Amino acid sequence: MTGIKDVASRAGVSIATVSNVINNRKPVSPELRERVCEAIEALNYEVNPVGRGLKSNRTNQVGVIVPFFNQVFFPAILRGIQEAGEKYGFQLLVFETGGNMEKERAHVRFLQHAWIDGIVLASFANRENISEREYIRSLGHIRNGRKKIPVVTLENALDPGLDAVAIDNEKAAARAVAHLLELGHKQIAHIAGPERLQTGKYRRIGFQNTLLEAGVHPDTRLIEEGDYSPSGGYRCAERLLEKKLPFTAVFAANDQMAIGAMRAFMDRGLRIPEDVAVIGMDNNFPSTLTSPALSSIDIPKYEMGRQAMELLAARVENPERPPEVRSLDTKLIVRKSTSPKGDDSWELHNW
Amino acid sequence: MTGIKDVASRAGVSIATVSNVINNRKPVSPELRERVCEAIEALNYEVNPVGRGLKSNRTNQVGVIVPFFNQVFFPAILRGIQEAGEKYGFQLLVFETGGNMEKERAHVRFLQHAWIDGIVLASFANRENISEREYIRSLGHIRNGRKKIPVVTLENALDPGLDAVAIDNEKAAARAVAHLLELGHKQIAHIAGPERLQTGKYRRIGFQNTLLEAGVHPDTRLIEEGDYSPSGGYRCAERLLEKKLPFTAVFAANDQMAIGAMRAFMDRGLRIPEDVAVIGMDNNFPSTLTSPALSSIDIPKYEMGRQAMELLAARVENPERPPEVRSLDTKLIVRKSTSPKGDDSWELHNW
DNA sequence: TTGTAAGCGTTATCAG
DNA sequence: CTGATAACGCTTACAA
Repeated sequence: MTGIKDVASRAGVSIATVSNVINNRKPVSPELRERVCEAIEALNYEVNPVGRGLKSNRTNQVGVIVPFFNQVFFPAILRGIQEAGEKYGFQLLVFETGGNMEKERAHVRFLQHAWIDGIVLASFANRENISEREYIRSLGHIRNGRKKIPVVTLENALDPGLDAVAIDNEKAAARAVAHLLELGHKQIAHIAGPERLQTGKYRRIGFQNTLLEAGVHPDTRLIEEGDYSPSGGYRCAERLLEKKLPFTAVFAANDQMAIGAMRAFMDRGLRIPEDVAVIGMDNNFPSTLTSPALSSIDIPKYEMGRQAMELLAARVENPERPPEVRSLDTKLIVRKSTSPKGDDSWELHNW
Repeated sequence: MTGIKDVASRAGVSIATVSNVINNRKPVSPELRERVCEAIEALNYEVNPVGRGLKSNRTNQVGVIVPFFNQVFFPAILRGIQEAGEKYGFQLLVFETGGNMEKERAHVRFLQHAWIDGIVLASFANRENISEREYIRSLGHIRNGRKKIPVVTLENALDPGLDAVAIDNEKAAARAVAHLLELGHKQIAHIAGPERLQTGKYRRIGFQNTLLEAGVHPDTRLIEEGDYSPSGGYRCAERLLEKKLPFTAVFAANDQMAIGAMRAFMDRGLRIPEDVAVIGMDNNFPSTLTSPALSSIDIPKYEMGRQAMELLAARVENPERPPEVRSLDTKLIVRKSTSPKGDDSWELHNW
């Protein structure tokens, strides 16, 4: 089993000394230190994290809860989390919710008892819902015995008491709409994300406010709510067309829905961008592959994951620090789906 | 801290009884069982996995090592692993190697000492390399003390002693080439995967053998080795063109390279499939989005992950069972990049 | 059927 | 500076 005892006996010291050498907690004489290191080397010993965790109340494991693995958005974030985690010595326990709140709660509950050191959470909770609001509040007070388990949320600041790496969804949506307005579009439809989600809600608000500020009255009939999936976007586009209301551009709350919508338009013989301009959000690589390529608002996904882990590590280090919400910047990417002068090169890296 | 002791004292029994109720190891009288359950309920108790792991030598955690998160291929597999893992009560500790063997070894080494119950591994090891061959052999004997840690490999049977969920790479490649031959192509180029990888090697062998069997002598100058990335595929296509050797079709060892190659051809004014037909392998969803859409060989990714976890669970249950290698079936998907009659609908689900 | 008590591998306290 | 030894939360002989 080659445990600390074996190292101790081989080095001819007590296990306490071995522990001290390993953890640099108390000074150890150079001579003994040398003997211990030699023994560790020779026996190929590595600390048993279970035993350590039992005593030290730390496992160096971080729980990560995301809605989906099989999408392009979250894997990119996961990379950032993982690489930063490696830097801080954290392993990742990853969980998928499929957008199901019951599963999300179950995962959180499990992690609470799993003695992990923190949670990175991309939540599907709805702040407007009373029961979920309760849940959100509870996230700020997850504790396993006397140990508080910090939670960092992704994409938006779910609760003022929680660390978060967010983007300004309103501003991001405004960027997309401003782009369409600049191109001369006045009748702009919106394929919204689920109203229950912060991202859906604030992107929609950004859409409406930007139109208002430009003196265009937003017609709510030109808003269709989707589920962030390509097929959902397809159906939203169909519903928009069925209304026979004129529109010359569509802002979809994510790339997946935008791509679904593009396909629906194309299937009906509409030309993009001549008949309908389309812009999405997230700037995922598949959006560069379609013809026309999809304009989008870039979200720094890797960076979002990286900084989330950074915040978590900082809080594990110092649980008393005030909650920090980082807002990452977004960027307009113009491709052919809105402008003939747009980019149409394919993203050939990082996938 | 609400531990087993609290439950015991609330129920007025010993901790042993609580443990027996939880684990169903020894019979407990209905009456006490009831009291214990009530206490567990009331205190919202959940077993501390660290304490349990220390004693029982199990953590219910499985290590998963994949080359990349940010690709479309592995996230799909990860889903299958996760969902099956949930069924068997396993959590996933996931690691990314970036295709770096040093990292892969380090992760395996870490997991060996992390007291996980098993490893699902998508390895980058090369069987032809002596040192790596040694490493591959060692995978069959990973043990933490007296406990053997089982390893299941993905994509190919790395070692006869290991469980694996594989596909028949030769046969899959043969499918692709046979399709091109049927379309009348004789001069077929191959953008190969890294020769050091099993997948690269056997897809290449499948390519060559199928040509030979069809009476076409494969010209090795028409083979370029890429790195499975889109940009790598792009460069391979450029190199093929520079040779000025005639070819009318290309089989790329994965979709990413095929897409890169398509772009290279299109950038030079070649029409697909009229001037060059292109087929890939893996059948990832982005391949449906390009114009023309990419023909491919479908690999059941989700199923691969699911069955890997199934094998692992079976082995944890019974370490003595003989190694099992499952070979999953592949399927030809014809799209416009090889045939005008091919499919060109977009994949609008599962991403 | 139930309880007592001995570990599992580590860290931390405290006495030498 | 070093070494016994007592936890940590749980499982499991073994005793009752």
